[in-house]
Amino acid sequence: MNYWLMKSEPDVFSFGDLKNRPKKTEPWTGVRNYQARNFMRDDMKPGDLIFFYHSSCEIPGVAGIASVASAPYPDPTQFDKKSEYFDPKATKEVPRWFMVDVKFEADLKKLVSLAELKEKKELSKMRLLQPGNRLSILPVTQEEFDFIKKLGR
DNA sequence: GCCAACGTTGGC
DNA sequence: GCCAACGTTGGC
Repeated sequence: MNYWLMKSEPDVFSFGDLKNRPKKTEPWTGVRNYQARNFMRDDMKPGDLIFFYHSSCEIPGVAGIASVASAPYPDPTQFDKKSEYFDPKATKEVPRWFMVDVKFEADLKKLVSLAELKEKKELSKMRLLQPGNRLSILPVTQEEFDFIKKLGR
């Protein structure tokens, strides 16, 4: 079992939006970064747990817990000329972008803010907190996951 | 709105 | 293959 952190701008799609989906599930379309794609395509397994992270907002931080709800499959938006995520170099025979479905798993009692994460010496090595990191999908260690989960209780 | 970090593109 | 230019991310 692997652990992940996935960023989303809450103005666009929040953890609450995920919870309110009819099946509490959302296809994670639109990732157009190779490293992030590789995490989804190569390393994610159904049942892996995810921190749903709110970015580019008033209080950035971990908003809740989700899980990987599908095997990886080609992101349909890459083939859709009308989509902002359309990729003219991708074909159905050789898709370029892969994704998974993400499902609501559990609420946290409170949002664990980025500021709070930065205060914790236990998390000093966390990838999210390394300078210059902009990846929208990041691996989280089991230790980091358990620690942050407790902060949200 | 600013800016640092860094990925991508394209000319050579 | 190099590297400058450019675009994007995301915290502040």
